[in-house]
Amino acid sequence: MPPSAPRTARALARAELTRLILERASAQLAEIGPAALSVRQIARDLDMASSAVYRYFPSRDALLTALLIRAFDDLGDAVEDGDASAARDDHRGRWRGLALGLRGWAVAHPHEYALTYGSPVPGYAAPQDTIASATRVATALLRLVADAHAAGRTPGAPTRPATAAELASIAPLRSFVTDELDEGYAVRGLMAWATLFGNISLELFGHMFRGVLDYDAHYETLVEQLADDLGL
Amino acid sequence: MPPSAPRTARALARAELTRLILERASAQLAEIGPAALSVRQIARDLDMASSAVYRYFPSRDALLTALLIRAFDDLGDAVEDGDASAARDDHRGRWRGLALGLRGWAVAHPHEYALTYGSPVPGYAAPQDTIASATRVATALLRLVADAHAAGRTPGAPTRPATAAELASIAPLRSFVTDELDEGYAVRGLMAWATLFGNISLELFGHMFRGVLDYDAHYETLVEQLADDLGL
DNA sequence: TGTACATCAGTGAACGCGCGTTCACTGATGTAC
DNA sequence: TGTACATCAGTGAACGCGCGTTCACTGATGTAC
Repeated sequence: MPPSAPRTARALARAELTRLILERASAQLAEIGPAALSVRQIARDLDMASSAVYRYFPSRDALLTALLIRAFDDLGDAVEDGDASAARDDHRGRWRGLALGLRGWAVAHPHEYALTYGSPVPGYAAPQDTIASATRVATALLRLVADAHAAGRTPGAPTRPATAAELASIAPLRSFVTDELDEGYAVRGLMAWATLFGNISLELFGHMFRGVLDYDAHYETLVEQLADDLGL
Repeated sequence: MPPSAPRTARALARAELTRLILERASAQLAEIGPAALSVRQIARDLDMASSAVYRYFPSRDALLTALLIRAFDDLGDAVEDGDASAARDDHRGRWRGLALGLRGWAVAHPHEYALTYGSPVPGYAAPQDTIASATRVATALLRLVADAHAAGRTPGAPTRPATAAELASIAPLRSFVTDELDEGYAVRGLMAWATLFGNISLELFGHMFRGVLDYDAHYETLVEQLADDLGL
C-alpha cells in the first residue's frame, strides 16, 4: 500500500471533496471567468455551507492557484505526450505532436487557456509554486530544438546572426536544456514559440473572426511552415 | 464653426464630463481590471452621485465598449503612424515602424492591451461598433505586404505552397486589401502577425520572465528576422 | 476489545463590504415666440 | 429683449443582490492505552 494513498474514511472523503471543489471551480471558471470565481457559489453547488470550503482551501486565491497549477500541468501533459508520440529522432514528428497537443488542449479548454496565457487576473499574483508547471511547454520546445541541433540539423530559413544585446538577453535560455543551445535555433525556437501562442490566442480570443475561416487548416499550415523554418 | 463642435455651456460640460468619466474608467482598468470596473467607484472619484454617470453612459457595458473602441483606435493610430513614418516604397522601414508602434503602444498601455488582446471579459460581448477599430492593425499589415508584392518583392524565407484547405480558409483575407494577395505573402503575413502578438502577449503576461532578459533587444531581433522572412 | 481523549469536518449566523440600476424629484440651462 | 416652457444634469434614497472570511459550536471519526 503506497504510503501517500488515503487510508481512513476521513482521508478518502477529503480527497473526494477536494476533487469536487476543484471540479466546480473549473466549471465556474468556464461560465463566469476567474475574476468572478465565487467560494459561496461553489459551496452552493455542492450543498454545503460556504465556510466548509475553508476546510479545504484557506482562501479564494489558494483555490485559483490550484486551478492554475492544474491547468499548466494538464497542458504540460498534452504537449509532452504529443512530443513523445513520435520517435525520439523524428524531430518533425515530435514538433507536430507538440504543436498539435498545444492547440488541441487550448481549444478543448479555452477558459483554462485564458487563465494561463491570457490577461493576468487583477489583484492575483501567481506564487512560486506555479513556475515548475508553467515552464513545461517552453522546456519541451527547447529540448526538441536542442535534440535537432545535436542530430546535425540547422534552421531551414535564413537566420541572421544575433546582435550582442540579443545574445546577452537570451543567455539563460540557451543554457537551460543543453550546454549552449545553437544561436540560430534559440532565435528560431523563440519565434516559433511566439507564433504558436500568438496564433492560438488570436484565434481563441476572437481576432481571426471572418479573416481566417478554417482554424484547423490554418494552424496546420503554420505548423508545417514553422517546421520548415526550423529545418525539422 | 464646425457643426459638430459643442456650442452651448451644456454641451461643453457634457463633453468634458464624458472625457473625465472615461479617464477615470481607464485608470480603474489599470488598477483593478475590466471585470472589476465599477460605475460607483468612478462616480466617487468624480464626486458625483453614481446615478449621474447614467446620464453619460446607459450602462456599465456601454462604458466598457467605449474603452474598448478607444483602445483599438489608440493602437490603430500608433501602428498607422509607425507605418507612415517611412517612405511608401521603403517596405522594411514601414514594417519596422508598424511593429515598433505596436509593441510601443502595448508596453505603454498594458491594461488596454490586455483588454483588447487578452482574455475576453466574461459576460461581455463586444458589439459590432468595435469591429472597424479592431481590424486596423491587421489591415495595415495586409496593406504593407500587398504593397511589397506589387513592388515585385517575394518572401525571403522558403514558403511552401498552401494546401487547398488553407487557400479556401484565407480567401476572404487575401481579397481584403487587393484583388488577390500573393499566396506566400498571405501565409507569411499571417505568421508574422501571430508572431508579433504572441511575443508581446508572452512578454506582457509574464511568460518570458527569467528566460529572456532584454525584451527590447529580443523584439528587435524578431522584427528584423521577420522582415527578412517577408523579403522586405 | 473497549474506553477516553484528540482531531477534524461541517454548520449557521454574523461582520462589513460592494455592486448595477431605477426613480421621483429639484434646479439650472436652452429655446421659441 | 423678455417671458414661458421644454429639456436636461444631477441628487439621494431605495431595491435586491452578492461577496470573502471569521467564529463558536456540534457531532462524527480516529487513535492511544
